[in-house]
Amino acid sequence: MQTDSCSYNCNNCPNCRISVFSDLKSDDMNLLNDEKTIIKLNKGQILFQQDTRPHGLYCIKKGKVKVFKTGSEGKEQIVRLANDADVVGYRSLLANDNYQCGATAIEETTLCFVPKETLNKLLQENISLYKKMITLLTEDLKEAETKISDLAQKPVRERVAETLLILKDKYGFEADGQTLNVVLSREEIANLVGTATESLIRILSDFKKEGLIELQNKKIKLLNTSKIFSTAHLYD
Amino acid sequence: MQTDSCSYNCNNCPNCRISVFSDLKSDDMNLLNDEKTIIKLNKGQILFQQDTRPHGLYCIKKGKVKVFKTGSEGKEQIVRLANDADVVGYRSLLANDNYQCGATAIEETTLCFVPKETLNKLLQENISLYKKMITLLTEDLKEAETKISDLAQKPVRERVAETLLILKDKYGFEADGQTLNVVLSREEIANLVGTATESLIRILSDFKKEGLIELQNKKIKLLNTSKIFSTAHLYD
DNA sequence: GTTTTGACCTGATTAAGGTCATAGTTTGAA
DNA sequence: TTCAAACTATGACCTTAATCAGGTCAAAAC
Repeated sequence: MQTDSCSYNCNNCPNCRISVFSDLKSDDMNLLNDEKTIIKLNKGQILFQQDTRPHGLYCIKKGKVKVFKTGSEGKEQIVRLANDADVVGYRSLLANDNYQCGATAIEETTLCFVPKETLNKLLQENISLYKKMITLLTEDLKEAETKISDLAQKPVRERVAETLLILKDKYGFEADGQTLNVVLSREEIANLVGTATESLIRILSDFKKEGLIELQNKKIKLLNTSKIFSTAHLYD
Repeated sequence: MQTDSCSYNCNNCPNCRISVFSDLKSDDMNLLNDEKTIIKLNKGQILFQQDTRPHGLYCIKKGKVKVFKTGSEGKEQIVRLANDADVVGYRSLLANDNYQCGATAIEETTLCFVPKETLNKLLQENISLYKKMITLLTEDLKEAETKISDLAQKPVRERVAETLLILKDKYGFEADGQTLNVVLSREEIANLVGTATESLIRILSDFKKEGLIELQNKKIKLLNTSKIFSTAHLYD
């Protein structure tokens, strides 16, 4: 984990305009800028590990991160994905808990580490920051509850379709307007869906036969989004 | 839904000493007391329905409530249970969303309705109330993420054992120190576990044969908590 | 007091999806 | 450029748990 003190200025960071820190006034922005640290992760590098103690939160400048719980048999369940301008590791920090999940970069990622003390200083002065945190939490909780009900009620095929749409919403398409702009292994997608890798592969190849998607190594092209949508049975 | 303006005073309410409103100063407590409404629900009565608009939050004075999502085929997935002093319906309110879940009393329940406007007034003056809300949200999110990983990775049998322990933690025992102090139908327990009613019944009767529990109509007695715990594989 | 209703339980069957084994591909490091 | 390691894919098999059907029981309604 390379750390590199302050080669970037938060005041110029486009993410800070939209992230949880968007409403900070100039003084506070400078504080944030002074006390943050820049971290660079290569693909596969660990950001933080489950059951360890948080010392701050991470704001993604550029890159992609998976947040996952490791279960009994060492199998990972991905509970969230993060993209540019997303904040990770804040739940455990706010709760004063150990991390319930681990986090790993799924591609080369640059992020800012904001120490706990800095965040607390900022929170003291900014009720708007509390509101932003609450917004993050309510969004995550909503998604989590949807996921619970899907896992309990939907068959794997529907969950795979839904996952493809979630990936689309989270990371968007490449320039061609069809290829998902994220690279995950089959195992990782399976861990997101909550199924066995083989089952996921089978269903992806079904989708391919049915003309819903096209596969080129790890790249997935969505050919018929509306049909994928109806396969996911999102509004029954 | 009977409403009954102000037969109770928040200042004397033992729950307000431990609930999310515990840190309010006297003025604010009076405001809360003046603007709240008392609601009484019989077993099975609806507190709020999925996809409707929230107008406030509910603080349980005495009783038990289930919070659930209704899926495709009308099957309920219970996502949370609430007990005395718990607050329900606050996520959607804070997020300015429609309710993602419905809520229904599982026994006779008395609760206070706190209108949105009152809550907003209180929030403006009390940063500690923001902190309390954040605490609630982080707790719920933690539980939700655990549930996601359990649903994806654990077999039904383990989840049933775990659910019995969750019920114990949430509602405790009756005077005998063994009987779960909550009455749920088999279907409701199944909706909590995320399985079919028949599967739940079979596993309960397995547990009975194995001497883990005793069943007397809807009452469930935990005979061997530590063996139930190991059956749940909580720390593998 | 009988009927009805609804919840609980059990057995048989089946479908979904997990596991195992193996072969083919891709990838990246030497 | 090559080769090993890691990932992807597919077939065969097996386990789990869902579904279906039928039966018991107790309480409520008539």
